[in-house]
Order: sequence, then C-alpha cells, then structure tokens
Amino acid sequence: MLKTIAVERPKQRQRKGFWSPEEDEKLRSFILSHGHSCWTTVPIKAGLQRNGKSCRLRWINYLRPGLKRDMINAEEEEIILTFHSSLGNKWSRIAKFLPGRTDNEIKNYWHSHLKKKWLKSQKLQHATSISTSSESLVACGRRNPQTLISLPEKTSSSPSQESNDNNNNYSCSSGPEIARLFFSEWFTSSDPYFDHSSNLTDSNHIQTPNIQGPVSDYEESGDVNQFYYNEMVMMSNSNWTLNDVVFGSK
DNA sequence: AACCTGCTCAACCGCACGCTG
DNA sequence: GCAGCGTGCGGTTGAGCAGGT
Repeated sequence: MLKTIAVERPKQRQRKGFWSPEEDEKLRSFILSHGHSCWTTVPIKAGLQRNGKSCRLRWINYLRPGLKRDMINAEEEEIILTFHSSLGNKWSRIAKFLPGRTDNEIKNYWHSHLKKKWLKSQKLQHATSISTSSESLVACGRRNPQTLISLPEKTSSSPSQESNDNNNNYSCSSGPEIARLFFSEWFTSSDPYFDHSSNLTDSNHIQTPNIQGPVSDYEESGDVNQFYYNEMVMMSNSNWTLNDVVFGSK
C-alpha cells in the first residue's frame, strides 16, 4: 500500500500571542522585499517562529501600508451601519468600502460600539411612530442608515435575526427618486463600485425587480451596479408606506 | 488599597472554499 | 471525484486597562 510521504517542515516551536517590534520588523521587511505569494513559507523565509496564518493576520491588520490608525470617525461609522444593514456580518466586504480599515477593526468596532447602539435604535423604532418627508428620510438614511434600507440576510447571524424582525421585508423609501437620491448621493465619483455614466433606467441592467442575493453576489459577478439597480427598481415598484419603510414590516 | 466589572482590541480558532495534482 | 493544501472569513477568546464600589 502506497503511503504519501508528507514533506516534513522543520518543527520549531511556534510562538503565539502578541507580536514583538522585532517580529514586526522582520515580517515587514521580508514582505516589502519579497512579497507574500505563499503565506505558509513566509514565516520560514522571514525567520519567524510563527505560522503563516498569524503572519498574514499581522500583515493585513497592522503592518500593511495605508492603514489608518486613528479612531473610526462618524462618517465611517455611518458607512459601517449602512452596509451592515444590508450585508450583515460580512466584515471583509464592509471593509472594502472603508479604505485603510480592516475587517477585524470593523468587527471589533461593531461589537464594542455599534451593536448596542443599533439594537437600541431598533427598539426605539418599534416603539415610536414617526412621520417625515421623503427628503428628510434620505437625510435620515444618511445619518441613521438602518432606517432606510433593510435587506434580508442569508447568514444566521444577521441583524434582522438579532432583532427578530424585518424578515423578508425590503424596506424602502417612498419612490424611485428617493432611491436615486440615496444611491447617487452615497456613491460619489470616487467610489470604485459606482458608475455614474450608467443610467439607472437603461437597458444595461436586467429589468427584474428581484433581489436575488446580497451585494456580495453581484460583486462576484462584477456587476454591483446591478444590485443597486435592483434595489432601486424594487423601491420604485413598491407601494409601501413610510411606516413600512421605517419599521421594516407591514 | 483591593476587588469587581465592563470594555477594548489583538490574536487565535475552526470552518468553508478554491485550486491543484 | 477525491485528497491535500493554502487562503480568507467570521466567531470567539483573553490580556490589559479603566472606572466604579
């Protein structure tokens, strides 16, 4: 019987826990000069007694150039809330919208700052009835994004399940102009995922008012605009009242 | 001062997925 | 189709710290 002979890597006791400045420097200088095509070999080649995963995490979260080290500001907080309301706990995808921030950072920030705030606001929304104009709702969406759009989430840890509501309810503001305003306001010309040259009602997008999956599916297929277009069409076709929008259910 | 409690955040763990042979 | 491997992601842990009693 043939037996596969595993390639024995030199068994060194692998360090765990916090990284020392020396380890950081070794990893940084190695990656800057050699890259990281294979993380499993990085620690060996860099002379680190760590595993590849640990090196990768350290690089992505702390050593990678371009990372912001300051506190998450109000604008970024808003973005997190907005995308969390539609993507759920897809931290890496949310992080894509926040240059210089890592998924780990966002995840931590959510659990330490935003989760309570979010749950509190959800309770508040159910306890209060409000009336507002379309314009103010757009502004509200920008300031309190969870009130604007709520998409069903596939994952078990979705916020909709946390709050036991919003099941299969696509909340929207009161018409296409709101959707248009929201998305055009949200995605500026500098946003990599938004193409201002595309007309939201043109034939470049499939004219079906169905959201077939989270934005991630559209990212994978390379047409994120289709996702937002679908959202807009659903908003346009809906006859939900403002209360439905705000409370996320009929 | 000592203890308790809650919070923050860096890091680890386990799982899923994609690629390759 | 399957196994092995590497990578990425989300959940969880635990050390350190601050504030309260």
